[in-house]
Amino acid sequence: MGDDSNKVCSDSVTKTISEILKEVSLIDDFSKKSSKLEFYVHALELEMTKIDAFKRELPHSMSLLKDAIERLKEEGLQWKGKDLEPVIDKKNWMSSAQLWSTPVHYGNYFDIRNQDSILHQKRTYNKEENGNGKEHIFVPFQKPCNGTVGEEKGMTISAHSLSLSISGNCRAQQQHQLQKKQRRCWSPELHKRFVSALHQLGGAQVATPKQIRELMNVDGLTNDEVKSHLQKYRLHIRKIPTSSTDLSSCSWLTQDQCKAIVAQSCSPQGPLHLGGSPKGLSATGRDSMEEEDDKSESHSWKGLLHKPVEEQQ
DNA sequence: AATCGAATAT
DNA sequence: CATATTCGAT
Repeated sequence: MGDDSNKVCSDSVTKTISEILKEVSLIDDFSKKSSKLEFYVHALELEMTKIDAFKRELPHSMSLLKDAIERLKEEGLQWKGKDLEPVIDKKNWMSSAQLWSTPVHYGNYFDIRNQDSILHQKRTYNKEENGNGKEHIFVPFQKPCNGTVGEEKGMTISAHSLSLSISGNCRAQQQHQLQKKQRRCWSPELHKRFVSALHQLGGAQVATPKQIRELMNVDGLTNDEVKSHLQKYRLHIRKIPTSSTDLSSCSWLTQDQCKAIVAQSCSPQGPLHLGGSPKGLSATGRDSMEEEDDKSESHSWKGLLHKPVEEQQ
């Protein structure tokens, strides 16, 4: 089972990680090798995205189902005297599931170096299929009634949230759609796309949330999320300009990485400035008023952290 | 009505 | 600090 379980099934690709690595290692051409890797990484990221969507929605869905069942049971008890079973029909519950199973969300955590240990799933990658990616019959729920619900990475599919929602039973609770949205984190991958899109649009100062979202093409991603992220991004950008006496702050991915991504996987042409830049020169490389200047690593740009050797060829 | 950006709130 | 939500302006 060992090797076979390590399969990656994306698009038309189905191989084990070792096969992929082997294949890539045989390529001499640098850019080809790079492209190939990009391709696989991208494919895998998409897989993660899909999987995560389910992972994320599952607790909520379970919660809702449990709640619904409870209600129906109670309702049923009132009519119990008759011949009917108070229990919900178990044959059809799945049919309704299809309604709200519309994939949403992203939030993949993906590390190329750990592929072998991470990937086990096989699935098929559909292009941007559904056109109904907006409707949630049931909108994401927050905590049912009690304190924090499992949410953080690590997919705490906590029986916690479940048992609490029923046993703790705050049934009278409304199913208002007004629930707060769950806090979702921007995975490095997502951020990468974000920055990439940003550049394609001409920079953080001119790109608009909607455009970015569309360019990113990540399903489940909302304008608001992008907007919020953009706001943060813009703020961080304006930091640590010249007087960077302290390097103990800021981060984000390096723009070099993003450029590479933009150039390779996304758009062959690249709406960027080509050879002749009409403008004279201005200080070092970038302007003070215009574009990017990012710093080091990503992910928890808290105080200081080392730089986990990233290799890009 | 849709969205943007800034200000707040969590 | 990061993300979500609200608010005012277009």
